[in-house]
This record gives sequence, C-alpha cells and structure tokens, in this order.
Amino acid sequence: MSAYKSELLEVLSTRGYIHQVSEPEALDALARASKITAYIGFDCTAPSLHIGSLVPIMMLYWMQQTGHRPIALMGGGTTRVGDPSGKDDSRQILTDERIAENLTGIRKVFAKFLKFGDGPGDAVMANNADWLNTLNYIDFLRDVGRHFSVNRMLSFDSVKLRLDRQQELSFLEFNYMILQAYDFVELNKRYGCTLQMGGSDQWGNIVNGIDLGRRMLNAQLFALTTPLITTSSGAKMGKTAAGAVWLDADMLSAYGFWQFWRNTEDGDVARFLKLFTVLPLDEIARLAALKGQEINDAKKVLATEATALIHGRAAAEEAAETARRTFEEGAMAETLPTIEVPQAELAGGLGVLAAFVKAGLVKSNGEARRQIQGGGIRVNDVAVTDEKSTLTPSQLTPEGVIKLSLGRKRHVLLKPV
RNA sequence: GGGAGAGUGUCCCGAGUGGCAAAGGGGGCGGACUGUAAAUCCGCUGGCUUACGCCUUCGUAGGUUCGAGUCCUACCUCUCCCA
Repeated sequence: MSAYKSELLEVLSTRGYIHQVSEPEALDALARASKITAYIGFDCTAPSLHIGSLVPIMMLYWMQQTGHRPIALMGGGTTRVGDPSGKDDSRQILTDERIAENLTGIRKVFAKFLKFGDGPGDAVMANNADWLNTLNYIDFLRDVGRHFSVNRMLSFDSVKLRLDRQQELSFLEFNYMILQAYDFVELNKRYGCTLQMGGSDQWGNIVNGIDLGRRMLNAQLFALTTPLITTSSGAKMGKTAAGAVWLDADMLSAYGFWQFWRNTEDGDVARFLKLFTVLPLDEIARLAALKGQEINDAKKVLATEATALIHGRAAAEEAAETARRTFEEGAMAETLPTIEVPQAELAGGLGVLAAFVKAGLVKSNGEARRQIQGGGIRVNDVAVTDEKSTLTPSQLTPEGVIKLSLGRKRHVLLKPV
C-alpha cells in the first residue's frame, strides 16, 4: 500500500500515522532528497500531556529516527487564545501563570523521545509566546491579516461547526487559526521548517499556514495529519477509571499506565503496537497473529514497550512484574501503589470506608458503602460485607501491609508507618 | 431599542402536574460470564450518618406558599423574530 520512496513517509505510513498529506509526491521527494524540518504544536491546557498527544509525539520521534529535524512547539502564546477546533464550547481562558506552569510540566516529556541540541539532527524546542506575545496589533493586521479572507475563514470546519450549531465563537478564538498560521511562517523563517504535523482536527489550521507561507514568503509548505485514534468499539481513547491517561509519572504511575495498555481491546492490539511502540514491524506482525487467550501476551508486550518509552525500561519491567504477581499468581506485590497511615490510627481500628477513601479508590464514604453492597470491595482478597468493619494491625500480612481492592483490577496497599 | 423562547443532578444529553434527591438515556463504576478483552445480563451512579434522619442541589438574587425545579419580580447568559 505504501508507495512512498522516502524513509520518513514510508515509516509513518506503514505504522499507521498518516491520515492526510498535502502534495504527497512533492513531500516524499523532498524528504528523500534532503533533511526536512517539521513541527507539531502542543497547547498548554493541562499540567501534563495525555495519551492523546502520544501519536504526535511519536511522529516527532520517527522524524528524528529517519534523519530529519523535529521541532516541538510549545503553545505558550496560542494557549492564551484557545483553539476552537473540535470544541463545542469556548475554551476556558487560562491565566498566564497557569499556562506557564502547564508549559513546564509538558516540556519534560519530550526529552524522553527526542535528542535536543544544536547539532544538525538535533531536535528543537520552541515556544510561540516568543514571537506572539510581542506582536503589534496594527502591524500584524497589515502584514499578516491582509492575507486572510474572512469569507474563507468562515468556511473552515472549526468555525462552521460553531456557527451551524449557533454556538458562540468569540473573536478571540476566531483569531486562533491566524496565529497558528503565523507560527508556521515564523518557524519557516527561523528554522527552515517546511512541514507541520498534527491531529486530523488540525488540518484546517495547518492549511491556513501553508497558504500564508506561500503568500508571505513564497515558500512551499506541507501538511500531514494523523487519524483520530479510537478504540475498535468506537470510544475515544484515553479514559480509565482514574480519568485521563496522563504521561507524567506524578499524575499517573508507571503501573497505572502499564495497566491502561494491558486492558487494550483485542481488535486494537496490532494497530497500537505500531503506533505506540518502536518494535520492528515483523515482530509486531508475529504478535498480531496471536489468537484467543494468547493475544494477552501481545497486550503485555504492548504495555511494557509503551510504558518503557515514557517511564523508562526499568519502571516498565517493574510494572509488568507487579501485574504478573498480582494477577497471575494472585500474590501480593509490594510494588503496588501504596498509601501510608500512622501506626496509631491503625491500632485504634481504621474504618474500611475511611481506608478506601484515603486510598483514593472511592471518592466518598457513600460510594464506598455502595461498592460494598455491590460486592466490589475486598480487604486482603476477602470481600467486605459489613461497612462498619474496621482494619486493625491483626490484618497485616507477613509483608506488613493490608491490601485494599476495588473490583478485580484496582489494588492499593495500606502500610502503617 | 421592542417581542418570543431557553438555561435541570458540576461528565454529557434530557423529562419534569406545587409534595422532588427529581423520569429516561449515554458515559462511568461494581457484579456475573471470560482471557485483566469485546459482546451480553444485573446492580449502583449528590454529601453526612450504624440508623430514624439531616444537609446541599434545577442560571443568579429576592418574593408568594405549610411546602417551589415547578408560580411571581428583578438581574445575568444564550437563541430566534422585529427595528
């Protein structure tokens, strides 16, 4: 299926990253003949990226692996405006302090995938606040604004969707696409960047950048978008019991991250192996051929490889081992998530309800009660039937902990200190 | 500026006659079945309480009433029509 001659597009295409490309032949030829520079923008709307951003990040990774130069662009400036693409409601306006915090959180993850520096193949970290924050309004309108047709802007999906549904679209948000287009031009001037990549919802914004580049610089720029990743049962990816699947270890442990991948639906395993691991394709083909129960082995490989990329090999192996002990041996792994409680509190008898709330397995005593009624709560693998029961030091296992479980899959160890 | 309509359980959609912790979906969580999968079936899905019960919730603020999501007034936001 892949008719691409350049290694870059060949890899991206066979691994399933490509949804749309502008002028594929020209881009293919360019990537074959020279080192190209490409960027992806990341908005700073949360303190950490989540797996929704993992596909774009992986593309930057493959850029570098195939000898090209990736730019990770932090949206320090554009986040102040808010991208209306694919959103029904206006995005909440974030304070500058919040954006700055988010930016520092997000920035960390890139070092795991990319080698930054000043060398020819080294990746670049940029922040569009550097050029957007100091723009002069009138100058900007005359230099950039004149290239945009409002008629045309109204026809873009991100805008049209809001108008059709009679949802508010503020002038602030309306300008987002112009700023993003300008980013592309600015990155072309600064770094010779000729390709912008992103999710499929970014197509319109990227194409605007291409047009602006042609008009202002007479440059030929390219767009490449990824498909929206959904599970085979159609759900959007990235939700677990605990909420979003964050990439930052402080927000989601390596074990939790590993578990997310381990629970992948059968039909997604091969696709996810290609997208979210760097295993060779023949190895993936072998794993994808597994059937029935054996496909669980493929899921474990997926989980470990994906976790290794962002949390490191050691943490991934540990997560895999924790899961093996917990699920396959039914044993207690000391490396399960752990909370600590004072000795005295336990000695006095700690209520089950309070313990589960403290462990973060349930949000309130009421929810704990309901889960007990539904048979979802266990202490040391024994179902709790009496919500009044308490935990005491006598329940400590030989390892010196008490194992709290919600459902079959979620476990937390309670450890006296 | 004038007229008409809408805002519901802080995940979303959405019914609601003055007695409502408020129908029904979706989503989520739990249980059964499995392979830590999917599909299916069942239960749960405001907070506190051992419990009788108490508290907080229907755009915001007042009012009528024994009692208000429901009626009245003002205000805010959004939509539509007229100017």
